[in-house]
Parts: sequence; structure tokens; C-alpha cells
Amino acid sequence: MSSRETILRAAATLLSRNNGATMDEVAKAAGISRATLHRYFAGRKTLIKALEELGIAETERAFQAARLDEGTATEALHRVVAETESTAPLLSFLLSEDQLYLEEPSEGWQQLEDRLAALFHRGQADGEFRIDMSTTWLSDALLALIAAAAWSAQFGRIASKDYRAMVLDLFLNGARREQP
Amino acid sequence: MSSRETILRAAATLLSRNNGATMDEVAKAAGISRATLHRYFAGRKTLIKALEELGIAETERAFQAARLDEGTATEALHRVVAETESTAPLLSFLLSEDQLYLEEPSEGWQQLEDRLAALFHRGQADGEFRIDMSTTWLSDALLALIAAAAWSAQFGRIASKDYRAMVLDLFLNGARREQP
Amino acid sequence: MSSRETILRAAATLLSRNNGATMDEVAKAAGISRATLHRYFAGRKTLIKALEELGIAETERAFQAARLDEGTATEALHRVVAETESTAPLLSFLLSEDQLYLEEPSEGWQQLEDRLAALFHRGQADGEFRIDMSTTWLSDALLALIAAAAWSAQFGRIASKDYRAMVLDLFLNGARREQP
Amino acid sequence: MSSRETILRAAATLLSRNNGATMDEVAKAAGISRATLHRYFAGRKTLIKALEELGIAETERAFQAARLDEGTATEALHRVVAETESTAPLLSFLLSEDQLYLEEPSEGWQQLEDRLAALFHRGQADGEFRIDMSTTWLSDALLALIAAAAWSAQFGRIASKDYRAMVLDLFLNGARREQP
DNA sequence: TATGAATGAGTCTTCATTCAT
DNA sequence: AATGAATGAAGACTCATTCAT
Repeated sequence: MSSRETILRAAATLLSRNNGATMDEVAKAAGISRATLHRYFAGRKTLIKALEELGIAETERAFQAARLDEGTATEALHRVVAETESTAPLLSFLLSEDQLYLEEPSEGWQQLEDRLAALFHRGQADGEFRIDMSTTWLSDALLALIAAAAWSAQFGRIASKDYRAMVLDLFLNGARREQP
Repeated sequence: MSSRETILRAAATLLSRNNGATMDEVAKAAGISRATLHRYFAGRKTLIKALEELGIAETERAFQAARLDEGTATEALHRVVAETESTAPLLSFLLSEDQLYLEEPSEGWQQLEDRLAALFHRGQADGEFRIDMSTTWLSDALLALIAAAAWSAQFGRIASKDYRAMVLDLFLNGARREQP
Repeated sequence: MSSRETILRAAATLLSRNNGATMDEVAKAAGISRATLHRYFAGRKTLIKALEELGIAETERAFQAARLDEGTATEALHRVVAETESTAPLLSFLLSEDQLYLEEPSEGWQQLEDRLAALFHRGQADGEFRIDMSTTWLSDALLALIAAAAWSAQFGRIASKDYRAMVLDLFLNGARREQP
Repeated sequence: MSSRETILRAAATLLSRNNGATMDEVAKAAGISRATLHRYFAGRKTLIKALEELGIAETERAFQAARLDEGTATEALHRVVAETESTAPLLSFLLSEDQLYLEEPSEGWQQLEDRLAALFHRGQADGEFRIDMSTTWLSDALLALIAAAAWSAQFGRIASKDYRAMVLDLFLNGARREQP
């Protein structure tokens, strides 16, 4: 893994935990000096942007691995949640940074959103997902639950091993006890 | 309404929209000078703390108005979502600020969490809510959906009038189409 | 005693103790509001100036009471130290404020210095005081000892009742044991 | 000399002259930017504290060089005044800042006071110094004269070359002409 | 007259960022 | 390539001071 990659990962890890971390803290976490950090990423904005791109790339890879078009939409969604688990903390950070949505969302992210929306659309068409909610809201809500679960796991409020079930089961079936 | 209250509301509104707003911007939004803002809230930390207390108080009021113990747990939950709607943006901000949870959560917030957990517990006991999810996770998830919906409404991703339905219906029933 | 006088005394007492006291603290010490303090003394500079004038007036009165021209210079000096005792803390403050000397010393203070120097000059002419020190230095040194003793008494390093003896005896005879 | 040392000296020089100097002025006097000044000394308090430590260290060195225990106490005192001359302005500043005495005097300073008092004690035991004044007052008075002389020299009220004689001779013998 | 409320001005402090080695 | 040192820019904060009742 390249130096750049190593540094980026360290930054992602730290900032996911503490979204207000200073450039100095990031540098220290990466084991390099502030100046060197700046050599790799010219400025904080650039670093955040790089993290955004990393998040997008990882999510893209996750979507790829999840084979969104194979099997039922529900099955694909299971794979999506499983594959994005490792990226979830980073997504949580990017969300809190308003980096992903607000103003003009990056093309890459927009595309990912579209693919997710398309999955929901397919599920709606196939009678798997409810049709009284927009695919936009379904996407937002899923992401919110993913971020919440990542956060809850990070602080020990839920067990890491339950992560997938918590997200998926709540998202798909809700909190209500299913009637027989 | 006291000056302090007015200023606090203005700060809440602005910071909910832009969590990185400067003290100067907050002052301007409240129609006062920076110095006056400092007279009411000594320092940024103090202001955030006051906002936390406001958020807790409002949520407390909302819970009160929602009569958590009356009717079925599901009915009570409907009222909770309805009553917290106006406070949701502030809660969303406080969440992003790690002010509510992390480290030692304030006593007031802890108590609110407990009341919500108690509601879920009642619902579980009465066979309304699923029992394979901890009340902690149900609380976290609900809050995440509330914050997400407030955020989505703020940026026009969902219609404000749909707010309650989006939160409640997804949280209670999930995204899956109910089978006949 | 007029209000103005009362306030001024309170300010003198407080500032003698804590030369960095804020206008707010001064007002509080005088039992009035900041705004009222400003009505009596337009601005901090004005207040300090007034304190300087008070110090000068008091010292003038003390010199008057000491009858500088009567008896031997040594006797007169005894009276000077005795009479200035109550003003000493204020003088100590004004000294620390560089208000008395630096830049252009006020006419009033200059005149007091001159009178003191004249006393030393008389003593030198009469063979009472040493002639190998300028009257300027003798004045400065006396004032320094007065301020030091006032300060030492304030913080309990010397007994108040010893004040006069400490100043006078050291100033006149020095620390050396007189040889028989 | 280290950068820190250089900056500290510049600060000492400036603040001795103008005890109200701003951090910006201090930085300018040291030929660096405000930010750099803060890098070396985090905050004004820290700077003053460092100056106190410098003053103590220099005085310690002076006492060392003065060999307090050699020869008669009077001879040692001569050396003390000579050796502390260069530090006198700094001491004068620290005194005006209440940094040295008030509240809880720093351990280092307390120790220096004790050593000076011990010297006076030795002098008293040997019949050199008068015994009707406490060693505390003798110390305070000497320091006051040192500060006064430094101040007087700074503003040209006495000649720099006379500094030592003015302090020592007045302190030891007083202002009175010695009788034959 | 007295004062609570408001503020302008200026200082302190902390960042991200750049420079020189 | 890496970094310790330096800094500009910008925000936080604290005064003395004024305003309106």
C-alpha cells in the first residue's frame, strides 16, 4: 500500500471517530509531520475531498461485490449491507461533514445513490419493497441506519457481530412485531 | 420570550442548518453584536451546552405532550414522532456535535433515553414490538431516522408534510412490502 | 463626603491592592454600576488621573501638616513619613502605574518632588544628610521604601505599627549596625 | 543561545520598560510573528511565568556568583548588588506584576528570599547588621531599592555607573551624614 | 440620577498553511 | 522526501464605553 494510501486510511479512521480532529492530530495519527501531510494532501479541503473519493471508491467496490442486479432486490440488499460494513464509519463521517450531499453532490456519489435507488426501484417493481416511499427516502434512511449502526457499534452500544442484522432487519421489517 | 431565549432559538436555527457557523454569524442571525452574544453565553462551548439543554428540555416537553404511558406503545410512538418534529433539526445538530451521546451523556439526556427505552420495553411486553432488538438499538435507530428525516426535509429531499409518516412507517413496518 | 469622593476612595483602596482591577470590579467595590462609575469618571484614564490628583492632594496635605520648613530637616522628615502613612498604598499604586513619573510628570507631582528635594537640600546644607547622593535619588529612594513598607504591611510581612520606624530608620541610618 | 532564550530576553527587555506591552509588541520586539510567539509560549500567562523563572534563574546565578557565604556579610552584600545589576530591571517588572510575591510565591523565589535572609542573619550574628529589623524587611527593602535604582537608571534619573553605590551605600549606611 | 443592556475596538489564540533546511 | 520552524488569516474573547429606559 502506498504512503498516500496509508495516510488516508489513518485519517479516515481518526476522523470517523472524531470529526473535529485537527490537521496536527491527523498527521500524528498517521505517524508523520504536519508538513508531510500537506505534501500528500494540499490543505484540509483536499484531504476531505480525498476521503470522500475514498469513501465513494470503497462503496463502489462494495456495490460491485454485492452484485446489485443478481437475485432478488432483497437478496442484493443483504449483500450491500454486508459489503459496506467496513466502510460504514467513513460514510458516517462524510455524512456528518455534509460532504456527500449538500450543495453539489459529487458525480461519483450521485451515481452511487442512483444505483441504490435503482435497486429499490427494482424491488418496488417486483413487489418486494413498499411503493409508498420514494427511492430517495429509502436510500437516505438506509444510509442513516448504516451510519447509526456503525456509530453504535463503535461505542459499544450494539455488538459488532449484530451490525448487519440490526441494519437489515430493522430497515426491511421495521420494529413492529409481525403478526402471525 | 426572554432575550436569552430568543437568541438561543436563533442560534439553534442557524446551527441546525450550518453546524460550523461562526460566533459572529450566530450573533448576526440573532440580530445582536458578538459582544452581546458573549454576554449571554460565555464562549462557544457554553452556547453549545445551552443548546443541548434546550434540546433536552424541548424533547422532555415533547415526551410529556406525547403521554408515553397512555394507550398502546404504538400509539404513543406516533405521538412522540409528531411532538418531536419541531425539535428534530436541533437534535440532528446536537447529534452531529457529539454533544448528546459521547463521553458522559448528560443526565437529562440519559433520562430521556431511558424513557424512550421504557416505551419500547412496554411495547415489547405487550407484543407490539419485536423482542429480538435491544431497546437501546431501537432508540438509536429511531433517533437516527428522526435526524435523517429532519435533514432530508430541510434540503427538500422529502416533503415536510410527509415527515411523520416517513419516520414512523419506516421505523414500524420497514421497507418491505407487507405480504397479504 | 461627596459620592464622587466615596467612589474615588473605594477605587484607591481596590487598585492599591490589585493594580489590574477591571472597571467592573472597581464599580462593584464602590457599590455602584459600571455605568454610574462612568458617569463620575469618564473612562479609565480619567479615573486614574483622578486618583493621581487625589494622591497628590493627599501628599500635599501631608507635606503641609509635616511643616517641612520647621525644625531640623531630620525632624521634618520624621513628620513626612508619619503624615504620608495613610496615603502610602495609593502612592504605591500610582508608582506601579508609571502615572507619577514617566513621560511628563504632572505639575503637581513635580512640585511635591521639588519640595522634598528642597528638604533634602536643606538637610545637606545643615550637615544632616550625606552630600554624595543627589536629592533626586534620595527622593526616589524614600518613595521606594515608603511604597515597599506600605506593601509589606498590607501583606503582613511587617507589623503596621512598625511602618514608620522601618521606613525612617532604614532610610536615615541604613542596615549597618552603628559602630560605637 | 536558543530561539526560546532569545525571545524570552527580548520579552524581558520590552516588558521591563513597558509592563503593559501587548503580545503583538512583544513578538515584534523579538522579531517574530505573534503566532510564533505563541508557539514558544502558549498564552500571556505562560510567558510571564517563563519570565518569572528566568528572573529566578538569573538571580540564582547572581547569588551563586556572589558567594554569599564567603567573607563578611557586608562584602557578600556588595557582590550581591553587583551581580544582580543586570537582572534588576526584570525583577522590577516581576515585582510590579505581583508575580513574585503575592498569593503563593514560587518555590524558587521563596528559596532565594531565604538565602538573602540567611545572609542578613549571618550579618546580624556577626554584629555587622542591625538586629532591630527583621531579615524579611531587610530583604524587602533591599529589593525595593534595587528595583528603584534600576528604574531610576532606566529613565536617567541616576547615572548607570552609580547604580551599585546608590543602592549599597543608602541601604547600608542610610541618608544621614555619619557623625565624626 | 442610576442602571441594565448593548456594543466597538482591540487583544488573545488557534488553526491551516508555507518556508528553509 | 521529510520536517522543524515560521507565519497569515480568522475566529474567540474581553475590555472600556455608550445607549435607552
